[in-house]
Amino acid sequence: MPELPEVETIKKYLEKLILNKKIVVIEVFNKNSLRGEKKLILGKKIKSLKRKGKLLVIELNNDYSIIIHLKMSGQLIYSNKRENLKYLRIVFKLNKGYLFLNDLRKFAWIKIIKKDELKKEMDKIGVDIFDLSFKKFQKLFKKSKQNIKSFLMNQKKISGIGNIYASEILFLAKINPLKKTNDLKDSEIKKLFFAIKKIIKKAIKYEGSSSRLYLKPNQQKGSYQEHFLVYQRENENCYQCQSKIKRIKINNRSTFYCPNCQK
DNA sequence: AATACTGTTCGCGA
DNA sequence: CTCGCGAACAGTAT
Repeated sequence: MPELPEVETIKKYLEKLILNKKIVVIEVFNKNSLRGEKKLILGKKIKSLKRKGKLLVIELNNDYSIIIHLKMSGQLIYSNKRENLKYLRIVFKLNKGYLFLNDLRKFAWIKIIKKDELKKEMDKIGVDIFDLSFKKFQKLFKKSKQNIKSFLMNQKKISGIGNIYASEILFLAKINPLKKTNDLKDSEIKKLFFAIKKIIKKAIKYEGSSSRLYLKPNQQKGSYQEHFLVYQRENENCYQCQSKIKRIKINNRSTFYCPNCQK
């Protein structure tokens, strides 16, 4: 489900809802959804929330942190009462309120890890878009022969962009998604950099895209899907030139672009 | 009814 | 090393 804008939205909401609360009980309904010993964090207080790329981190007032990846369909829901969610995998009962992991496809995971392992875990993925300078961005380009869409989605280079925003960004930058990364001109790299910043910022403003399953912690939808430039707009008219938006597969993922604007 | 598709990532074999 | 593909899983759309 979530790419950077969705995870950032979840983080912002949860900061208002769970900070300084204590984890009183943890119930696990799907064993694979929680990794690590829950005893290590029972009775501990939530001190801060962090995010890198699509990873969310909850830091506690002891030596442990909780690290969360929502994968395709994970939702983090907060409520003052116990909710009956259809795909409930984990419940964190707090001293006031509940935090739920609801996850249709069961790919999402929550790991309990020691704080000294946290850095190591975070270093596995590339620079977050919030920390991406043009200099850093340029350097990453050096010799990737991948197509540019796969490059943008490769979390080891830059972290945070997934399938929806990759198409949106490339449309804004007027770059064909199949273009080889090492074939991009300097001017295109510059356009791409600004398109990344712009689309991600806009998506955060609209609190993410709920084209399917994504929900904010209050169970409401984000609204970026009402502003899609190309994503899920196959055969509809391009807003720039009125050509029909095309859909192709890149690495088996749907990719939307305007064949006229993105040559 | 069968098949395609879905916001992610990992591991395997080429 | 990089790549493309299947798997992890469960639902909806066509």
